[in-house]
This record gives sequence, C-alpha cells and structure tokens, in this order.
Amino acid sequence: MPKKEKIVKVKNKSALNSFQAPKGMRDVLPMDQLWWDRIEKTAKELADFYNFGRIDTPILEPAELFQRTVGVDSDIVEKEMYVLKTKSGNLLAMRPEGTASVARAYLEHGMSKMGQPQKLYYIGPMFRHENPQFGRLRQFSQVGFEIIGALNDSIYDAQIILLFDRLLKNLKIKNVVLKLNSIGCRVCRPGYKKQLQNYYKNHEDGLCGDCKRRLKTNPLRLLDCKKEECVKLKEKAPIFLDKLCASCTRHFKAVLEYLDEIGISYGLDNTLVRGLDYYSQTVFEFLAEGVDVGSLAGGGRYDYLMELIGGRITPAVGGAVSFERLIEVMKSQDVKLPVKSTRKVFLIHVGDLAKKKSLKIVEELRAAGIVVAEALGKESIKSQLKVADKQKNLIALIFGQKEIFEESIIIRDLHTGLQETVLLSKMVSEIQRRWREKSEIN
RNA sequence: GUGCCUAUAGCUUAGUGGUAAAGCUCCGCUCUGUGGAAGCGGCGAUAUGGGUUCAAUUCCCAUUAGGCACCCCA
Repeated sequence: MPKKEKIVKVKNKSALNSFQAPKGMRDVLPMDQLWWDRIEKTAKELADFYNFGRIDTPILEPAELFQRTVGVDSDIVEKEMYVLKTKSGNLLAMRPEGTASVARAYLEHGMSKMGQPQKLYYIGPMFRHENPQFGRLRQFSQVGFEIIGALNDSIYDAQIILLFDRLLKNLKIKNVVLKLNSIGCRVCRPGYKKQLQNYYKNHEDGLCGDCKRRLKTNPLRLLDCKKEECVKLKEKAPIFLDKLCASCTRHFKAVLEYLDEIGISYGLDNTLVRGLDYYSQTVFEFLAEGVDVGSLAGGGRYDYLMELIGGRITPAVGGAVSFERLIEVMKSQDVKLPVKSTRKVFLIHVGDLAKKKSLKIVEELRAAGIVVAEALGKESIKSQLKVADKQKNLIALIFGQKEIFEESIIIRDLHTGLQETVLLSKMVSEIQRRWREKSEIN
C-alpha cells in the first residue's frame, strides 16, 4: 500500500511540475504575436499585390512524397523527418518543407488546367528533427511563394526573387545579401558532376570523412563543406557556371538581366548548392549580414519535381522564408514595429447594480463598432482606472448608481482628466464625436 | 546524431552542505465614486529522477530543456 502511494505522488509531481514544450518547439505568447502578425500581414499584402493565391496543405503527407522529391540521401529526409505510422500501417511524415506538398496538391487537383502559371503561397509550420540553436527550431513556420506551370521563363525566377526581396525590405530588414547560382539541368549536370568527381578523386586523400562518402552519392555537396581541408580544394574545383549547357546559360543570364533591370543586387556563389534534390538551374539564398541565423530565405527552380511524383515535367520556381529567423533578425537589427492604434474605450462600473448593467452597455458599444476594454471583474473604481491607465486607453466610461438613476454615463478623458456626464442615449454619438475631433487634429 | 556550457519566483539576478535574498512584474491595502506618485503588505522558485550525507538548492550521476559549435537548412 505505501508503495503505491509513493508512485502516485511521484507521478503527480512530475506531471505538475515538469511538463515542458518539446525540444525545439515554442509557445508564442500574446506579446510576441505582434511580430508574427507583422510578418503575416506583410506577406499577405505582397501576395495579394502580385496575385498569389493562398494554399493550405495538410501538415502530414505520405512520407514517400518527401523521399521522392527532397531526396532519400538528403539530410532532411535521412535524419530529420518526423515519420509516424498510422493504424492502417501507412507511413506519414510531418512536412519538413512546403514545396513538395504544394506540388502534390497541384497535381491532385489538376491545377495545370486552371490557368498557367499558378501563383501560390502558403503559410504554416514545418518540422525537422534537428538540434535546436539560434534561429533553428524543430517546429518553425515558413511563408513560401511558388510559381508553377507555363513556360520555363527566367522572368518567373526573377519574380520570385523580387518577391522575397520586397518582403525583406517591407519588414525593414537591413544588410540583406542575395546569393545566386545555377546548378544546371539534366543535360549539363551529369557532365559537371563527372568533372567534379574526377577533380576530387585526384585529391581524395585530402578530403574529410563526410566528403569522401559524398563523393559517390552527391558530389555537388562537396562544394558546401566548411572543413578547412575541403575548402582549400574547392578553390581549384571546376565551376558549374562555366560548364552549363547553352540553354541553362541563357536562362541564368536572363535571370540576372531581369534582376539588373529592377535594381536588385546579387552576388554569384558557385558553392551554393542547396540540400534539396529537386532543384535545377536557378538557386538562391538571402542572408542578413551580421546576424548569423543561417539563410533567411531560399529557393530555386524545380522543373523536375512534378515528374518525380507522377506528373509530367512542369516548369516551376519558388522559395520560402522562416518566420522565426525573420523575427530574430528584426529583433537584433532593432526593427520597430508600427504601433497599433486601435481606438478603444474603457468601461468602469461602480457598484453591483451598475456591474449588472455593464454587459449590456458593452454590447451596445460593440453594436456601434466601438471597441471596449474593461476589467469588470474588479470592484473598486480605483483598480479599474489603474488597469485603464496601464492599457493606455484614452477614454474611460464610468457608470454607477447615480448614472443608472439619471440614465447617463460619465465620459472621462484619461489624458486631460476632464470628464462630463452625458445621457446614455447620446453615449455612442459623443464618443464618435470625440474621435472625429482627434483625427481632425492629427 | 556528436561535443562543450547552463538550469534558483512570470522576468532579471544574489546566496549557502543546516529556515533561500532582492529588484521589476502581478495582486491587495493606505484611498469602499476617480488612474498615473508614494508607502505598506501579499502571491510566488532551487527543472525532473536518483546517489553520497545526520542533513543537498549547494557535491556526484542520469533525464529533460536552453545556449553554442559541428552537420545541414528556413
């Protein structure tokens, strides 16, 4: 018996005291929602302006969707994917990224028959089982833009890049650096891969362990390695841009020309490869200099993706940014959020009878479109005023015994401390009059 | 996944092998129909589990979480 008691006690204690959000996953409290709202609003505005339609896809997808698109050898699929088995034995994965899901939806709903290209954007959480650190979480949110269908036209690549450039600018993020590269197509990539392999084979002894392995599986990744010995070898490695086929060269050159035309500056980075298999031709990455959160936004062209999941080759280009990284950068760059100036009145009751009637007054105000704050649970007029003050309300309405009798209410200007009594029937119009005056002054 | 550092109240930080301290915040009172100030008071913590010990918040181990690096990415 005593034994059992002990167990129960222990259980209780840990249940009560030690629940924490899972590793790498966070709560976003009301005070932080301001940042999220700001980004979401900015993204939506841009999406509307450039005619992108919102698409929401499930958080779970068949695990195979990501294996086929992102690549079985990629880190994301190989070691970072949350996979779960359903009761019927299917393997589902919590999406590690958004593009594959959008592509799946595009195919599933026959969106190729809906007017091309389809311009789509999504906002939502992604999941990758990695070790968290600054700007890196297991659950993070992305907003992504995709242009799918129509022709393989460089102008779409430029539009996607433009969109992210504008998003970062509108969020007042400074020191943004854009890196670009082209990783070729089916025609030119195999040849380049071979040249790269040949080059590195001659220097295999100088490579780090990982790279020795990658040499066979995914030689492009060698360019990504940050180990000292590999970085050195990289200097003399063949450069992809020199080996692109004629049409890839033309395509990439056109992208650069469009960017020049709209005044977006960029740097070419022949080591920019990206860890997702579905990219071809243009790849890009935005960084914020001085804030080390990894890449802020990234993406590229993925013409072969549809084919990988059972469709036909479909020109497409897209990218994504992470909310969390944007917020980290904005905070460390000291970006100020625009102050929300919702106009509210604060209702104060005095006494039980007034309290009883106050809900009705709140409803009356709401019906007139007037936002009402209150602390109806508090009793003393003092503490209610304190709350009103703390919330920076400008107008307080005071309603008590005397006012009930007179069918009136006190309107108090919390700034000047001046107040006047008006009839309840005139309450709404008086508040509106005051607001009108205020906005005329401003 | 690996390595290093960390964990005391909602937040920021003291401190000790023997009753855990403060500032801010929050709540209340002074002031029961009038806020912002001040004074007073209150709530509230040693992440979890185990070990050493007469005694652990302190020392040791494990777990969990956070930070950093590697890897990779958004």
